[in-house]
Amino acid sequence: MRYSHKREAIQEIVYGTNSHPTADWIFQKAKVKIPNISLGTVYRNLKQLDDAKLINTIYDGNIARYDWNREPHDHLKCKICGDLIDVQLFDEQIRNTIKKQYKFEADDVLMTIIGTCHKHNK
Amino acid sequence: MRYSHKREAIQEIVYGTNSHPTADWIFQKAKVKIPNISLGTVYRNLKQLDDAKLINTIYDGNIARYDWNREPHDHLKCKICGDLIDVQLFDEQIRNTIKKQYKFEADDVLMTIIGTCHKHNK
DNA sequence: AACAATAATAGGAATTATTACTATTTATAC
DNA sequence: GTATAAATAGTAATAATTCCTATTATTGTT
Repeated sequence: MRYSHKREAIQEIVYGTNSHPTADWIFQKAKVKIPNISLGTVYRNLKQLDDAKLINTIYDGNIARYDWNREPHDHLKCKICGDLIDVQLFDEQIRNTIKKQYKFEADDVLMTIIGTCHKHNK
Repeated sequence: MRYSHKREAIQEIVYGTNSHPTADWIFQKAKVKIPNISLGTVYRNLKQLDDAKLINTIYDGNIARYDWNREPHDHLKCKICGDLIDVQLFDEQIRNTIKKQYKFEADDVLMTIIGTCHKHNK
């Protein structure tokens, strides 16, 4: 993968937020720095960064979001404010269980828990 | 929700498979029985069935699939054959943990584990 | 520093999944 | 049977994403 100014900028944008941004949000941010960047470039580079394991792609319903956090982790999604919160759950235990019980070799545990976050406790 | 012949047929199709079908797959099946059915009708009725808790909607990457199994359960997705296998994991334990650790009230645990299923063991 | 090879890009067209719109049809309560 | 409103077909519209092609930029080699 050859160096590119735009890929570097895209990576910096993803690394600079905890908001699990969408491709379009990243595109809007990128345009501020690089006015002539195109959405296709954003998608292509996000894919390359994902392939190179420099970022992670997660699916929120049916839209892709991007995450600098490459440690195995899960997400809590608040149905009220929409926030996506990083958490560490029992991925290792889950892997072991499904290996024993289902003879299934896990690469990746994708877990999102929908509910109500602490901000909305009554 | 008023009775409809087409909704009944759509529900029967979803109930008649373990393959977690897509809207388009359901549409193709439905056309055999009801040649003039339209894709919009399939989507509208799947949404109504989901709202009425008669089926579940799950997201596989960025496409929706439909599942007659309304018990809380998780999925193993085989990266080789694409199969989606129903499993019961630790949803209850997960709920309790995130409630204590993160004060997050969980409605729904969405878990998909990507990997290699038993059919491809060497 | 110029050159060649080819990866990366802009801009727009194409694709895919899904939702919205509207005139017509159908279920059902009276 | 008739009225009312939900359901539908057929199609247009939308949203997210991928694809295409002529041009531009990076980088290894003179």
